[in-house]
Amino acid sequence: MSLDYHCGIATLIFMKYLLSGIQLGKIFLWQKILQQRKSLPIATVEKRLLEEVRKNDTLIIVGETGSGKTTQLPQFLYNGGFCRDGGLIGITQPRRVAAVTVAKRVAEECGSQVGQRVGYAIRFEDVTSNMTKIKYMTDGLLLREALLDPYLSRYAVIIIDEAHERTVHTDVLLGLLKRVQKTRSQYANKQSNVDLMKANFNTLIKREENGPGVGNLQQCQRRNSNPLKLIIMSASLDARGFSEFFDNAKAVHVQGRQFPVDIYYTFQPQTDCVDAALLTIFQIHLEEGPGDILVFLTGQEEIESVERLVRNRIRQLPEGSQNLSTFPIFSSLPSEKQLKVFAPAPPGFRKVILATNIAETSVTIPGIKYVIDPGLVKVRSYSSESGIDSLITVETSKSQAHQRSGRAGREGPGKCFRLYQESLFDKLPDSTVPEIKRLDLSNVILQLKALGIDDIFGFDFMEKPDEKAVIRSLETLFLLGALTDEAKLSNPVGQQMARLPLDPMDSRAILLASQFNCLKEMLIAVAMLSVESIFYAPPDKLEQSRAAMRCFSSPEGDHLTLINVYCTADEFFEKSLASNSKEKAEKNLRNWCKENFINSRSLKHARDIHSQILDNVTRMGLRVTSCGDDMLQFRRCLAASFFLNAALKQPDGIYRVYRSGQMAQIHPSSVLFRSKPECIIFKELVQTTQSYVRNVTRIDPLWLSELAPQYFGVQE
DNA sequence: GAGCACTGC
Repeated sequence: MSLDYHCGIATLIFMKYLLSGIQLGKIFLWQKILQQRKSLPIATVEKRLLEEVRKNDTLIIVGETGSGKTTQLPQFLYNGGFCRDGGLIGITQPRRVAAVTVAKRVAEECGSQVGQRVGYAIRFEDVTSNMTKIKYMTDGLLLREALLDPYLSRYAVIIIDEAHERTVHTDVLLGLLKRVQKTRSQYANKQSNVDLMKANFNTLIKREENGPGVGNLQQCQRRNSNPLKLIIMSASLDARGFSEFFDNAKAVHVQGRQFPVDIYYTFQPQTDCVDAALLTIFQIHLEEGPGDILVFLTGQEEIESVERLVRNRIRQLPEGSQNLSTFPIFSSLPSEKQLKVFAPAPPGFRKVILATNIAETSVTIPGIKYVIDPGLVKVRSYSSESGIDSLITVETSKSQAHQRSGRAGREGPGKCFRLYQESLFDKLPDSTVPEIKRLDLSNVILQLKALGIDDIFGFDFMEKPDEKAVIRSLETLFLLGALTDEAKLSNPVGQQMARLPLDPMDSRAILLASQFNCLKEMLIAVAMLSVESIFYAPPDKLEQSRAAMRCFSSPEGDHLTLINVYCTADEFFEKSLASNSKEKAEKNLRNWCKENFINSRSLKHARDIHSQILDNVTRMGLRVTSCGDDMLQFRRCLAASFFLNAALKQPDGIYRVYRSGQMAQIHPSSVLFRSKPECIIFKELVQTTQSYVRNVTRIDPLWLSELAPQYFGVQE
């Protein structure tokens, strides 16, 4: 019952946590921060970095974990006078939590409140003011900002952090910023020649006449005729791609501050990862010194089965060795259960954390000394031909393996056990395929069109998306009425759709709903469909959670079921609010969620989205009316908007999707799983063990040709 | 009979 490992040649060194959570006096804290700032690797190269930024309009910075680039560079630039002309320093992050925590940390280092000199902006939360000079934000939010201000004229410097993660937002931003930078430096060069500049603006204004942001051009002219400084920060060792994309931009390396992590590989290939992980957990527990274990697994199911197996095996251990406890963490786990992984283990106990790749970047768990990495990950990929989103288990990339092992060395030297052979590691791809290559691009293209970029194929992507995927997305947008015959953004439908922070079909449904007199219902449905997993079924309470779900379920389908959940929750909240403070009412709502097996984090998210979209549609001047009990209207509206996602039951009970001919089953989580109506519309088509349609509602097939003649009229 | 991870003026 033991696995043999040999120590790999690679020794990784990782970041030291400098600031512990201990409460300290303010003055003492200050000194400590100053000391830390000086001790960060990046501090020694401050002068050189500033010089490089002055000399180069675009700079690539490669910095490993712990280099301090994210927190320090913006401060260097601020102190170096890069905001002097009133411009902002913007730093994008792929994740909300990162934007918030880093901004708070930097504000503290600057000795000010967050929202003053240093602020952050994420969806639903803008903690900036007119004093703000350093602004942390999500990459998606900066992209949204570009819709209002196409030249991003408020920014003197834009830093794209974690660019190696290659989120779809980062990739679009890279192309966009390259363009913006060129345009802005043209203005800057011609600034001496006022006439030329005026002429230039006139043509530009003409070109953008129908697009957004006309008013901002004057702003750009007034304040920001100086060029845009662009800094791309990446943790991957390969800066070449970024450098080449930005016309051979200069790249500089900044060292990280790190603890060594020894890497071990197996001698034999492992066929059963769960089993190998299990053996390794106990091998570490029985033979290695103290320290918690982090195991990377592919999904909830695997986590729950490993958890069960570990618990069974603990009982077989001699009494003195049973001091091992397991903690699962994955994104759909309710927050209160997620939080448990952060609590220290009971005295004398060793924690085993069973995690998905949520623990790779999103969540940092203290106390980890051992990492077990089976080398597998579930990834989403989209087939433009079938319109299927599949979730498949694949081998990790080298950089992902690197990232995982790094989790063992944050507080001291650690060990990482890779459950595969070293020869296999060498064969892994260097990095993960960028999202832009494996997602449905309809939304991205809608955004680009709204930015006035009509030639999608000519757009300068760092990595070109698949041509077929672009064509299919253009077709989708056209059929939804967002694009004209010339593939230009239509007015008002396309313009309004682009303004909504939703999937194009959801946006279409919102716009149509005001005509079907069911906007109130559609706002709720779309908000609920925008969040993951409203229902939560703990493995030990499956029956109770099913019974709870039945209380809300509607025979018409999941959309109405979700509306029932939202309205019941909202009613409960309003009642509770009548006799309680807001905090107390929110707490009561969380308890209500728990009793009803609803994920309160997801519901909160849906409520936030609901109020944001409500705000949006109100400003667009749409009338928010309700269809009352006449849910027929609502379902007709769904048919009119989701007609591209309509499917018809075949004699064998399997559904055939009209658009692609793809066959699929109703997902077992749907309330229509058993009843199987003749004709349905669905929110998404996913391939896991089988092809499934998720979030399904029953419609009348005759509605399709009536309500979507542009698509069904010709075919039928 | 089943749900990697993020994100959105």
